[in-house]
Amino acid sequence: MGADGATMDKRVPRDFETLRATILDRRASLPKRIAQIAAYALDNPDDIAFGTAASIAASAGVQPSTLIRFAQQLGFDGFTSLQQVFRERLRERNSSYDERLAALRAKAEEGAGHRAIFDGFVAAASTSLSDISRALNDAHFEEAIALLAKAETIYVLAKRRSYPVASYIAYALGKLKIRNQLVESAAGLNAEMIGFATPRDAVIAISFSPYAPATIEETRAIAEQGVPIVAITDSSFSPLAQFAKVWFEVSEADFGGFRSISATMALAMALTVAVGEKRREAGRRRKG
Amino acid sequence: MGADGATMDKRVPRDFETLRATILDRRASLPKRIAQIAAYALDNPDDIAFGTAASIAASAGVQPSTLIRFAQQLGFDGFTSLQQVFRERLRERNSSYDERLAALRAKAEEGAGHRAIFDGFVAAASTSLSDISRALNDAHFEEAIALLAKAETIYVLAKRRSYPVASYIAYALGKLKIRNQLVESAAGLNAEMIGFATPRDAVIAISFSPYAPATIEETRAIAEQGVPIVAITDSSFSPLAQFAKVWFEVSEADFGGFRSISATMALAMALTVAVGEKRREAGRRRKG
DNA sequence: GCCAATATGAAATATTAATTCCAATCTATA
DNA sequence: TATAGATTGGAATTAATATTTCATATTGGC
Repeated sequence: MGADGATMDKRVPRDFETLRATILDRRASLPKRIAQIAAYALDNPDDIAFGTAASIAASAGVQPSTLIRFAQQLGFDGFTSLQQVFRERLRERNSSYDERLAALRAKAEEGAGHRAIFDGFVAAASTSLSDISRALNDAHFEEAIALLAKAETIYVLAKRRSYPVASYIAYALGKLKIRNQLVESAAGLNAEMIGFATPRDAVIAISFSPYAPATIEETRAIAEQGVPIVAITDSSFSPLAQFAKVWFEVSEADFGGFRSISATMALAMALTVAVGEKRREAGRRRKG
Repeated sequence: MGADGATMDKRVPRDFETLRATILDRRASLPKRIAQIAAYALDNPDDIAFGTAASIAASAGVQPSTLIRFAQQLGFDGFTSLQQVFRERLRERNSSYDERLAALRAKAEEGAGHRAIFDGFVAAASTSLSDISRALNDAHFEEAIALLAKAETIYVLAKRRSYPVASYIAYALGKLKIRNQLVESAAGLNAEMIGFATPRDAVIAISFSPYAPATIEETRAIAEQGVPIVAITDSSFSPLAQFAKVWFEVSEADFGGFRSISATMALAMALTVAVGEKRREAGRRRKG
């Protein structure tokens, strides 16, 4: 009868999230030791993935047989099959984001519902973040920070898709009490605004293909006044690159025709906070 | 003497990167089959981590004994210890983001340079994304999409830290040709702008603690006119929640006092594109 | 407080997987 | 081309690991 119970039960969880949900669901009704190993499993999924039944049981403070009973109670036929789920989780997490993205795109296209769209954007953001994490050049980063830290006023320049990043930078600089000017004017006074910039100031310019003409034009103008420029853009052929003292190439994954801006955001936040940091250091050095 | 070779050799690689370097270094001098398994190992590290000696050997097209010889040639005493390195790699890659974040914070604080700040923001963004991916409620998501898809005009309402998200939503809605109004006015005409909204419209309101008073006030006002509201906020106690037909709780990790906005961005983009999608579907249905 | 059902511990057993060994086959060199 | 040395394949052996079993303990219902 016990055996029947296992086979009659709704089918076993095939992926980690389902498994997790199942465990949390039954948590209250599990016997003490089984509950103990259940808690351990959710807290230390990596241990389950790699350990042996004996080692896991020891870490969790139960007998190996309990571990097997736990697996069976969930509908698996033994510890080994339970372990597969924990291993699969690591594989998937680790599987190239590109593959995942492709899968999600396919899913979204065949009309798998709106959740797929959401998953797609999350995946695109994750991909972009891991890309930039690999690609960021430390030397360039330091150079940009140094350049911005000694500026009297930091001008922030971006339109359209990049504008949210600019507005965030302006917000963060403001919170850090760093003088800055977001170049946007409902009254059409951008040119005049730029006219005030001097070589003692600095610019953060952000633009991605297709480059907003206004951003290019304003960057050119401000560069001609001798104001040093830090650019965030998407290729070395970008028109921004030619004007910039330092530039960053950020490649953002796209989904549904909309590119992520997570990597750009992360870079922008890091730049901003690092500049604040560097200024504090410089301040301490002058005083102390 | 062969045994001596193993013990006399420079100590065995303990981490994956060292191992990888060692393999690439010796690649040229390895015998054919050993080279074959070496290439396989670098190409399919996950398989090495999870497979058995027999299964890996089969996939790589060699004998299990060759696999063991490969391990021994690298200084390991057998396949098992080689495998540990491949497993460790997965564990580390996968180690809880929270732990990584804590480590990065400590690093940044002890002045480990600006790269640590950047890494911190990337980690914060990744954490937030994986959190929201787990936490998003499909039903709420669908509800919000339905609500926004049938709106005549979508009003977008957010200030300060959340403003970049609002400006991105407005940009994306514009590109999708969905009528929208970003509630911001240099001329201080927000109240009047809101006054035009009707129950046939809808609102996306975004605010996080400390909630910008203007956002709350405007949301209240527009709610009183019977306009349905979708809120993105950070807790069920948020003042936005009480006005909203649907609300999303998004928890963003912070670093250096600045919270990520990646999760909010991803949600916002998904909402926007899904609304566009839904409208297209509805359009087709009416026509077809 | 007793009984039946359930849960647990510990050791025995069965299974699976790693390792070793040896014969066969290559490879380089004289 | 003959030969020593290295390399490889495949089966035999050994080690490890999962699972089962059974005796004992615990729990919940009456």
